[in-house]
Amino acid sequence: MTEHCSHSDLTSCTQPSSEQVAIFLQQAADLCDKRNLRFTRLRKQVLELVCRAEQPVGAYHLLDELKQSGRSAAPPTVYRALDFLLEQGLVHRLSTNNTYLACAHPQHPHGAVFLVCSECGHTQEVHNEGVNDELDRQAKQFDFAIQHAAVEVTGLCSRCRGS
Amino acid sequence: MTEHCSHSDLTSCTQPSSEQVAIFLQQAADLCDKRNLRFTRLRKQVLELVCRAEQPVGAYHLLDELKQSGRSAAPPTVYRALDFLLEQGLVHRLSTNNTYLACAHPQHPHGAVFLVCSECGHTQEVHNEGVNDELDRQAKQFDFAIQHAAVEVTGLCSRCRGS
DNA sequence: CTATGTTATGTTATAATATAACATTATTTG
DNA sequence: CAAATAATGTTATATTATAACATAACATAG
Repeated sequence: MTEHCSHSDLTSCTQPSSEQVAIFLQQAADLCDKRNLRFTRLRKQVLELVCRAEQPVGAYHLLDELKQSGRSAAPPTVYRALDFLLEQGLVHRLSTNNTYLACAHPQHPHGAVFLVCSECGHTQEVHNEGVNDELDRQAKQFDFAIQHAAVEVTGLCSRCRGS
Repeated sequence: MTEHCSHSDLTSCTQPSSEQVAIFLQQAADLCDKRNLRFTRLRKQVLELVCRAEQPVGAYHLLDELKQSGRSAAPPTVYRALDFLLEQGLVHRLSTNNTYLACAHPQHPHGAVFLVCSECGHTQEVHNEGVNDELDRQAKQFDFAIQHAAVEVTGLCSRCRGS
């Protein structure tokens, strides 16, 4: 999870403080309430782990953390929670490296661009209307009904380029 | 593999005939020659299987086909061949469904957009400069050096929407 | 042309990611 | 409370991919 800030392109730019995580979890709870869905202890716990992670995390990493927290957990435990969170737009899945990260803007559905550093794993969620518009146009041309657009850009982040 | 045709946006639009596959394999051989790389029997065989596939295929599907062809083969057999073909830009990997398909334009490196039908698996490779430009711009803004952009759009193709 | 190094392939085992199937528990609702 | 539904627990297994080491094929210098 990352904080929304006011660049010319919307983006996430900081690691979340404890307080920010708490706010995000509250927003998630409200959202589930509004949709008449259960924001269970497990789902909250998984979302919190994803939020607190400095970088996108793998499902088995989350599984380890769940186990360490004392909870009984197996792969389906974490995958089911992640599936729920994905459906609700609270987390994203990066298919290029099979990791999960909290969504920067859970309020409204959107197409996001991810800049994934191949060196350090740091990942920026960016919102780019230009890309979305272009994909919409392209899809229209092929009479293709978009369900989901995965735009995952791998490369070197600023920090890793420097060093 | 799919044929290049002259839409306003470059795209692949047909399933390849035997002849087209032969031409593609010859181009691949030439390209390897030029680069002083070995276009071995295995690599050629894997590329041909990928080309002939109606749709993007999984590695283990290719493995089965290799075995059926009488060749001794294990997972590394096919993954190594695929890695080579990926490096040479002769095939693409779709990370959203872990499949491989022949590149429509192996001549020059490029960023491609894939329209992947979630119903029938049919996949269009499309080239969209607008998307590339926008991603380049976005990367620049973050001082991010792009290595690879995976743009995979899942949805319903024209045929599947209709029915 | 053969010795030597290098590249490619064969082979076995295993890692990493994800789901199926069924049992149990918790929650909602009639 | 009873029945229905939704969520979680649990065991097993499917799917995708790589590690590690042995052998074979090819390239090239002598």
